[in-house]
This record gives sequence, structure tokens and C-alpha cells, in this order.
Amino acid sequence: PMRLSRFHLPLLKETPGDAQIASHRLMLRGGMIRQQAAGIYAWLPLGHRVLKKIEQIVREEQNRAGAVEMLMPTIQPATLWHESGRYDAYGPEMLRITDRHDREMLYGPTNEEMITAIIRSGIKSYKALPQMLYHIQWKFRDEVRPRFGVMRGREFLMKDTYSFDVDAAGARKSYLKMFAAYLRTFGRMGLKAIPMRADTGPIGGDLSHEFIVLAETGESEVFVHKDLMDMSLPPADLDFDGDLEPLFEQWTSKYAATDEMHTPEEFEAIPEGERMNARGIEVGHIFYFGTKYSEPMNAYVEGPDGKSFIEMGSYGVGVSRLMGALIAAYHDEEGCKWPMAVAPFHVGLVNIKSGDADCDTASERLYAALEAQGVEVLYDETGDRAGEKFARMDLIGLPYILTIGPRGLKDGQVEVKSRATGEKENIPLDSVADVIAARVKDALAIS
RNA sequence: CGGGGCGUAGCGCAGCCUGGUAGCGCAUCUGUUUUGGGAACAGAGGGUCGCAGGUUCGAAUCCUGCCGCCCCGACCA
Repeated sequence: PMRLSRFHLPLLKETPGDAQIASHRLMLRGGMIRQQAAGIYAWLPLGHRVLKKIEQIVREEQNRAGAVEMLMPTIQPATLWHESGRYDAYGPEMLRITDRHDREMLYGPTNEEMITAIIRSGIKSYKALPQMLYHIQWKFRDEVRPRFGVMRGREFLMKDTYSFDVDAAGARKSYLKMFAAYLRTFGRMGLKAIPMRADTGPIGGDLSHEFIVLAETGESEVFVHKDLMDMSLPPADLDFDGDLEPLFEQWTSKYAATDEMHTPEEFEAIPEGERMNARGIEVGHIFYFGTKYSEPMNAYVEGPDGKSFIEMGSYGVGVSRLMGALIAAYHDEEGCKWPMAVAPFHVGLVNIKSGDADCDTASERLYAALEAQGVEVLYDETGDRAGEKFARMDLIGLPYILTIGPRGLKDGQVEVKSRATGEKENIPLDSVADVIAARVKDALAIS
């Protein structure tokens, strides 16, 4: 709960010249981010709240799937990367740093090496496997060309999970858990993310998928079977330890590929009315890569048949990029239209005539009542003009905008506007807190 | 990394070609009148013109070098 006058919310009426796409434009105009260098952004209070909401949904679904949270540092020693051979292989995308003792360090672009080192020193027996660990941490990749604001930043927040299994069959199970968890994660945010087969590199097999949200401004071209658009999400009580093969089969039997994995003959075999050609944003990527790191880094377990290298997979979600994808999916000319699950506040409360004793009293009471019910409220108690207040609320895109003014108050009514539909209704002042609280709970319960 | 463009007040821009006291709109501050969907009027404040060097009596403007940022391509959570 927050009073607007105390919140740092620097809005821009005009669009900064360097923002080319809607999500970037609205994040700047809505006071969510400010650029500090090419591809590097400060997260202002409003943007930070959304980022934390996204992060929390990702976290809950990881936990549900049985992954365990930890936190690895952003700065890593180069020694680990020499072991895997990637220090030389990674190239200029990796930001290399030298410390005061002339030691080679780097700002982590990913964490396979570090987590492998941690596991190899912490696990000796095959009985300790499987394990799945994740963290949500800032990464840095010195992209040749950062662009589209937070969609392709150099610094970005990523959730990365790593799985460790005794054998390939176990690794497949871990992979399927993350596959299911990702479907739920993106679905809960209101995004339709479609898993698409991805390049598995030298490992081969069918165990790499990109999760792609369809959006006009997406960076990659995608080809999908229309049926995938109507697929329902795995339920909240999905048994992650049960058999996930049918679910995997259901989602992967229909054609879905990005341009680099696209096979036109196969796609054109689908009846024309069922084909879809669109653009998309990659919000997640899962890999099974076997012993690619465990072998060079000598991460093994002892089993009945002697020692074996640990079978690994890694699973990434672009948390900060998701915020851009969400705006791409939910906005109009006036501003953002946040789904309840990721909205920075659930409702905006507008006192349209602050200074008027009746309006002030009613607004303060409603503010307190909503807060008491756990509703997150941004309360505009400023003396600005009505038009500015409404435009501001539309721009930042909170799901409900409650307006208290002399006109409605005369009849004991509060105007409630849904940002998503634009519909307005009047609700009695003495019941509006209950009604709205119930709706917010409802919207959040869809998970 | 190739190609293109930009850098002037918090934001959006003009001025540069043709050198001569730094401009406009929005925002901000003060006052008055307003107040139910981005108010009106009056006044005010705010600038190392990206940085450095050069040419010139004089440089935002011309020349050289550097830095930063954006766009298009090749590459990627």
C-alpha cells in the first residue's frame, strides 16, 4: 500500500526518442526503468515491484516442481571456466575483470561451472541424487547489440535451474519436471508460452525446448500448429513425481519451431487452416546436456558399478525479459494493462477532489479498508487535476481504478473501472472494499 | 563487427548549410482563476551546446581526434 505522493514515480508525457517498441516505451514513460548504459537499466520502484512479482511466481513454481533455491555470486573466478574449457570458448560476450591481485575474474553469464563445482564437492554417492537447484541472479552478457530496452539487455535477471541425475533416464525425468513447471509459470502470468524444439548442440536428442511467447515485436519467427494455442495448463496439484510423459507428449506432438529449427516440408504437411506463422519472444529455454560439464570438471558419484559422471540439465527463465514480454502482450495506446498476478499494485485509488473534506475522509477510509483486506493499493491523494490522475492511472495500468469524487459520494457510490476491459461500474462505498478484495483474490486464485 | 544516424534545459526538438549575446513546446516554481478524463492567464528559474584540440577578432555552427547513444544486418535468457 502506498501513497502516490511518497512513491517515486517519474512519468514521461513524451516518448524518449530511443524507445522503439511498446514495452520499452511504456517502461520508460511509466517510470519503471531508467537506462544507465547500453543494455543496462536501473529498476525504479514501480518496475521493481513488477519484477519481484514475476520473480515470485517463478520461485513458487520452481519450488512446486521440487527445485531448491540457493544463490550464487555474480562474480566468478576464471579458474572454474578454465576447467570446463569455456573461458576461451565463450568469447567477448563474457565480461572479464581483473582484481587488484591481477586474478582473472568474470561477471557470470551463466552458472554451469560453479554449480558443477559445488555439487562435485558436496556429493559422493549416487544415493544423494537426483538433485535440482536453482537461483535467481543477475547475469551479464556483453551483447554485440543490446536493444529493445529490457528485452535484450546486457545485464538481466535470470532464473537458472540445474539438475543432477545418476543416468539419462533420471535426467529425462528432471527435464520433464521443468517442462511442466515452465508451462505453469508462464501461464500463471497470463502468457501463452509455447514450447518449441530447439537446437540441442552436440548432445543431440529431443531434449531442448525454447518457450516462446507470441508477440508482434518478437525477435524470432515461429511456425506452430494452431491447436497449441488452446492447450490447457497443467493443474496446480500436478504430481511432479508422477509420470509426466503424457503431458510432454501432448505438448510436443504438434508442430512448433523457430525459424532456425523449421522444416518447411513438415510444416506444410499440416492442413493450411491449422498452420500459424507468427513472431515470438523467447522467455525460457531448457536443455539436457548430459556430462558436458561433469566430465571435464570431474563431477561424479560412486555407485554399485563404480563411478559415473553426473547427468546434467539446465533450465533458464529470463525474469527481466518477461516484464517486457508481459507489456508486449498487455497494453494499449494509453499504457500498460497488467494482469492481476504481476500488477505492481492491485488497484489504484483516485481521490478526485483531494482537499474536499468528504472526499478525503471517504478515500482514507477506503484506503485503510482495502489495505486491511490485503489489497495492494496505490492511493493518489495528490492535488492534481482529474484528467492527469486518470491518464496517469491508465499509463501505469493497474487492474482496477477506484474513483472517489463528490458526484458519486452524493449517492454513496465509488466508480470502479477495469483497466483490462475499460468498463466502469458504480459500487456502494460501504461494500466496495469487500467486493474488490474478493475480485482480487479470485483473479489471483486462477493459478 | 559492417552500414546508417544522433548528441543543444528533466523530456521532445529547432538553430549548424551561410560563424556574430542560447531558442521553442512540454515539464518545474510563484500568483490568480479554475477543477469529474492530460486547464487558462501572468510571471520566474533552469544550459560546461557530449569531451578535447585546432582555425578565427569571434565557434553550438567550420576542421581533427575521442567518447556516448540509437537504428538496420550478422549473433543470443
